[in-house]
Amino acid sequence: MTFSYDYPHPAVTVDVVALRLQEIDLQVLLTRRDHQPYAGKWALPGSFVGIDEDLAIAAKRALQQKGALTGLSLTQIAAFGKPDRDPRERVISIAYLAILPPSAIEEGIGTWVTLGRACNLAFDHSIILKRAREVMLEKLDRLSWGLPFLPKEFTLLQAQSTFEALLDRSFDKRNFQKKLFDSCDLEDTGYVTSGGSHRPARLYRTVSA
Amino acid sequence: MTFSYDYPHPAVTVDVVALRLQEIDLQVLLTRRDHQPYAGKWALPGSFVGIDEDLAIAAKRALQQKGALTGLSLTQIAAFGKPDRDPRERVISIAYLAILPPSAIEEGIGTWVTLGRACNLAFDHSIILKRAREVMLEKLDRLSWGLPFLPKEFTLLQAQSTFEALLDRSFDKRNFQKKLFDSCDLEDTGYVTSGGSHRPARLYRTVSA
DNA sequence: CCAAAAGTGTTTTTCGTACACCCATGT
DNA sequence: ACATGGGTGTACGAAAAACACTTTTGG
Repeated sequence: MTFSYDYPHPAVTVDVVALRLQEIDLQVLLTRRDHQPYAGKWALPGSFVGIDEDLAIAAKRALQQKGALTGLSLTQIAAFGKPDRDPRERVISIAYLAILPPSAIEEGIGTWVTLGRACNLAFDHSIILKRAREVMLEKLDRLSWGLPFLPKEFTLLQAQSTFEALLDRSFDKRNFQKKLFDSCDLEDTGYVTSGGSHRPARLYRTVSA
Repeated sequence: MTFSYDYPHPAVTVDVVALRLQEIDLQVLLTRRDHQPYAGKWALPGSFVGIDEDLAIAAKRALQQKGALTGLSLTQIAAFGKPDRDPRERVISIAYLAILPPSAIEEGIGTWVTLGRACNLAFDHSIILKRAREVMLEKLDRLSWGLPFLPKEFTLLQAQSTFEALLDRSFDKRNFQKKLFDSCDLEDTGYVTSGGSHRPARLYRTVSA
């Protein structure tokens, strides 16, 4: 079956920069390409956009091909459309940035790779990735935007370590907590950590709103 | 002649939110639709993306169909892709924000309309326009981003009035000048205004870099 | 009782905002 | 000489950054 048009149509894809933070290691989800072009190279997970499919839904699907994701943070980054970015046909790609908690996608559609080691990607994916980092750094000015990197319940120190890793700088503990509570609207779960050989810490969760 | 594909392809367009400031009047360039759908309604200037055409080039072309534009500021806003945004076929649109100096496009592809009066537009263009305003307001935090609204040579008071109109607030003259010079890197042309019945003002230009 | 992380206010510095007067030109 | 916009520095207040000690638990 074929689909015909009066004038040429580009293909449209979504590509997703999925990030998570393992300890202090910021990782991006990559897949290895099986076929030409760029066979064997690493690439961002992506998918063609269904003819009746919303862009954000397509982005979720690109991550979801194995297993469901709940409540993930998805932000559109930009459209990439250089005429020669795919050697097969004209492809315009809408890039999304997805933030996942540390537990997400233990295995499935791809491999988590430390961000610094993700280079020499297929297509223009290195450019997309670079842009995603810039967008992330801009958005992180508002701490609340970074909360999806955290697990459902977390301590204040976990939160601080998370943002320190993301922004590659250190914070003063008290100033950080002030700023966090001012901008993020958290909720005390009533529970505390256990197991460490030291004083337990309160566990917080983000208010679903 | 027809173009055939193994699977359905959406159409891809660019839509441009072109803004200029006339005195204190922020205006957007609109065209009136001749044909269905939305015949008679106002719409953003736009165009289908040529199969080998870069997105930004297509955006320029959408403004340029009558006469050339030099050195215009063009920023990608976002991709809009709701499946039903065009009743004819699936159309994904990449929206751009263009900033023009007061002199640009005196006549041609469309009509300049005061931003506040631009409502009830065709397609989802009202949403695109709203988003463009948000993006503009965010970007204007950095004053340098607003310089394209100014003519090639301008006085400090012209600059101040421009930003006051854009941000709908007033500035203190001395604080504004400090901030402007700190963030914008301007150059004294050596010329001054003439004709007014008062002291002439120095003319500045932006450093091309 | 010691080690290790949790928790909690005050001071200092920095940045943004408010403010007032004299100057140069054209009429 | 006067009316009109052009040009310039300082003082105050709010917000961010720096800073140190006491508390709780497990070993």
